[in-house]
Amino acid sequence: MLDPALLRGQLAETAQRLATRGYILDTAAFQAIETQRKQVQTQTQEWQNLRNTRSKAIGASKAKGEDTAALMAEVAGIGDRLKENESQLAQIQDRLAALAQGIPNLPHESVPVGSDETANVEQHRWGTPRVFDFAVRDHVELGARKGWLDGDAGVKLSGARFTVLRGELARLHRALAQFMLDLHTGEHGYLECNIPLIVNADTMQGTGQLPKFEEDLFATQVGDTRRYLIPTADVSLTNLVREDILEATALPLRMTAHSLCFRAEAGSYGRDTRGMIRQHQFEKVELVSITQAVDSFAEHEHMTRCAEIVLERLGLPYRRMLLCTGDMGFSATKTFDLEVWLPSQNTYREISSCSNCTDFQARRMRARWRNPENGKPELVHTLNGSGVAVGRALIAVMENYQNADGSIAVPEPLRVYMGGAQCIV
RNA sequence: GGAGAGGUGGCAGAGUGGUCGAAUGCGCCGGAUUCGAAAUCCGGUUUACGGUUUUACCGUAACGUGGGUUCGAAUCCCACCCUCUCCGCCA
Repeated sequence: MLDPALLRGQLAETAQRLATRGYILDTAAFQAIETQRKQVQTQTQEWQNLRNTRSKAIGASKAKGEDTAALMAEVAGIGDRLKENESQLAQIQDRLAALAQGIPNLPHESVPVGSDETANVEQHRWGTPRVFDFAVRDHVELGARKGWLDGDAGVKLSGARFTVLRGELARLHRALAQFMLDLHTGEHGYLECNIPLIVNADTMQGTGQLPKFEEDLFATQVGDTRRYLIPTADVSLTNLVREDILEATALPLRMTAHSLCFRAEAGSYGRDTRGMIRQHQFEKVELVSITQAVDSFAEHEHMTRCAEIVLERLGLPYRRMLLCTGDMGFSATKTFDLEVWLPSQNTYREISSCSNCTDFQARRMRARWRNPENGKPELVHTLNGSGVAVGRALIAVMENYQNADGSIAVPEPLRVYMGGAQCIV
């Protein structure tokens, strides 16, 4: 949620900034309902005040044994008018909340304006794509050779966008997750967490998946209770601080988790249908930081570096992209994507996305920290980033480290998790 | 699945219709005392929202949630949610 003060005090300017990311705010409608809110709320509170003071007077009068009939007559009818005002106010505030919940975060001033990914700006590149002296295979071919990667089995068990991994490739997949988790906990100072994959609606609302993006989620229903499968561990990790007031010494709070992620991928029919680029179920090592407001942009850079180091240690060429206004997620004010080189596609493909959500999620979650300077609670800033997507990292390793015979060299940092193997054949 | 207990401030824990946003204790912050500390004493210590003359003041709301009764609800009534304990089952 945006700061309501922005919508009240700087409506036109705020609407203009939202327009750069393709969100059109109906300012006239908002202004009208806001004016009504102010009037009804003020009036409601006046009625409440009157009722409270009169009721207290009745109590005091009765205590003295006086006749209260006159006072009672005075308050007659207040209750009905008050009730009417209160329900009217509740309606207005529901409408305002629904409106506010649907508004995305404001883009940071450093974010380039654009409508889609073609306007994203490359920041830098690392590594040199390998030159092959044989015809490169893509991860599907490489995986099929030994039954390592089996899309048909995934379809049989579940449907499209599910796959089965077997043997040494399954182990390599596991090794990648282990390596990333050990790197972030051991060298980057993130606290390892193991989190629920199934969460309630409040949690989904806290990070912005609900109410707007329900169709992207898998859900469970037990009795009357509806819960949701997380699309990213960011949901569980960030909501850990929901409704909390953190001590200043607890910040920055850096957490990481290796988890399964579930996405319905509604609206991406026909995209990336080959192989395991885009799955309903995949694994990711997620990074989350909770910071003070003044620290969040520095933390954003730090977090992105932590993700880049994963790729550098694995020897995978990548580039960092600064997303334009139109390509960012709902909650983000600024996002860096890391794109890894895929030889079979002769291009860079997204493998990580690191976003600063400023106080947007924190306001929804009422996640605050206490500023010792004035003792007042202030909203935290929340950041999340993939560090990195495990399935896509597996694809990148397969394709970049393939040999002419279809075997795959194991990047040095993973060998310790592979029983010392230098190559899987 | 069966049986029971319980949800009040940072924590513990009072409060069963009337200045109760809430006793008391602990914790925490400030001060006094002290060479310093402990102990002791004094004062302070929730959050959100709204308004205004905006480092301040005033108002409103919140005792699990939502309804109801009432001039007035932490307290009475109804429904729901959650947590805990024991038994059963289970990784």
